[in-house]
Amino acid sequence: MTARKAGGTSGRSAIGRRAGAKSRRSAAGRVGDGWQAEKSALTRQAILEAAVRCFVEHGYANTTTAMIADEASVSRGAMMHHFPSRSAVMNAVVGYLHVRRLNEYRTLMTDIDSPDQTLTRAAIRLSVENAWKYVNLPSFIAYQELLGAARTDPELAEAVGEVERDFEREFLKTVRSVFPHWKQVKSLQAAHDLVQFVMQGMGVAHRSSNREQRAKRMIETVTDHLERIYVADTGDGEL
Amino acid sequence: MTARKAGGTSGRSAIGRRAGAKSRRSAAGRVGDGWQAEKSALTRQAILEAAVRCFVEHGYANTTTAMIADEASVSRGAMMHHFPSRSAVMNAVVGYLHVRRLNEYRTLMTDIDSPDQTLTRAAIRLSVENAWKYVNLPSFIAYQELLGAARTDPELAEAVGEVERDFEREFLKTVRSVFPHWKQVKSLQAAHDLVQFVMQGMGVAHRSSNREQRAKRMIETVTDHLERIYVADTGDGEL
DNA sequence: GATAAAAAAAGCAAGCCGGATTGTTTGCCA
DNA sequence: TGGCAAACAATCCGGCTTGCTTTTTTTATC
Repeated sequence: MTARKAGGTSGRSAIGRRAGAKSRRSAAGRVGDGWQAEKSALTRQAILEAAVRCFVEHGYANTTTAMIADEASVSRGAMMHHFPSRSAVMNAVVGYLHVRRLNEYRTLMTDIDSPDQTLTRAAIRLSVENAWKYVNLPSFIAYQELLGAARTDPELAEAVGEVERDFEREFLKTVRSVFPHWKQVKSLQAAHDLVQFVMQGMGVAHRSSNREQRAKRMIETVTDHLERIYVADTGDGEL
Repeated sequence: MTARKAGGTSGRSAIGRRAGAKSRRSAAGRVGDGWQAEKSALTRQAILEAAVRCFVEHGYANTTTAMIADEASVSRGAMMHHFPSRSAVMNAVVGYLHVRRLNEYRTLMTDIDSPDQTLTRAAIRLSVENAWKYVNLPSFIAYQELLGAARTDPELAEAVGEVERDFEREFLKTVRSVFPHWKQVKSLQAAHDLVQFVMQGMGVAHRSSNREQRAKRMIETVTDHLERIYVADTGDGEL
């Protein structure tokens, strides 16, 4: 356990990066490639995706390294080669989910976009509906698992905390690009928060009765509210 | 393994028990006051409360039976005596938290009550603020742990599902008793759902930045919305 | 019918065992 | 040497068993 100190920061950056370095530089010259390590990247990706599936199906706590390896169709040894410990995998999943979630949210939101036209109620509703879709995505569910675990796991909390700020920033940026007409950033933030929290709340309420029906009503309610805020915000009645 | 059968039942009962037979009859003969069953109930209670504390501090998944026993200051054996298995404890905690949560919510809500007067914005805001307090209570946090685990644990899901219906019903009943002026049950339900989901969403967003500040804003936003719904619902402007 | 002895049961403590899971080590292959 | 496979060692946790103490119930006797 006892924190390993020496060489931590520079230890692995120094590994004979360039020794055999002849190999396939073919695929452009990013840091990680050049050798046969692009297969390695593939394996990493497979492991991370497998981990996400495991989180969704079995939950964070019940997900064992063997389970992930099996789901990813790699040997446990191979996995331990890429990620020296379970927590290493988990921390990597945080980063993986971060970009995946961001992308999925953007996709969902730009779908409804009509940036250079006027903001319609239909567009607002669509954004709310898509926010609901969003919290039902595997990536969101998996992230909730991580978030829940992070509450009582300092290491995970650190990893999550690091991306969380960036996440919120990017989230808001996306929203602003989708609703360029919404000038008042303050009220847009509030609106965004409202949508996020409502959806997150419904998302984690797995066991509530009439889930879909209530979600429908709530989407309508929130849409109403957003419309009202927007109208009040832009100063007049038409939209 | 192979279950040992013979002698199990009577084997230890024969040990010379009462040699000195002095015993304490001192405490007034029979069942009247000392009833050990009530101590048993006390122990059960202590175990359940300890489990809740463990959930809050370490999370559901990291809570071991030994941990609970230690927190409750009973031996692991004693605990196994009251609850034959870990899952037995967990299921019992579901029931315990059910009534505890209900009581705490009622306490919080009846605090703001002014049933025979007209509904004020201040009262609405207070109810929203208290809903926020509510989701920051240990009982709520512990329940979230249970709920999260229940997503991928069929047995727990069953236990949770059983109380969930009753919970929602009682919840709504409480709200209706606090806001008797709110006649339209439909819109009251929608309002209640909104508050619940927003608060739950904020509650589980442990890692969000500016948590308290955003909560404050959100309380204001939700209060606005409720006020508007209420006014629209009662048909006219004054409240 | 009261009462003391005996039996049974309940509360409780501690140890052991099997299974699961993690991280390590060893070895193979390109 | 990096990617990988598989066996291994160590740990942890849950449940079972054993055994002791105290309380309650039953029984036998006066």
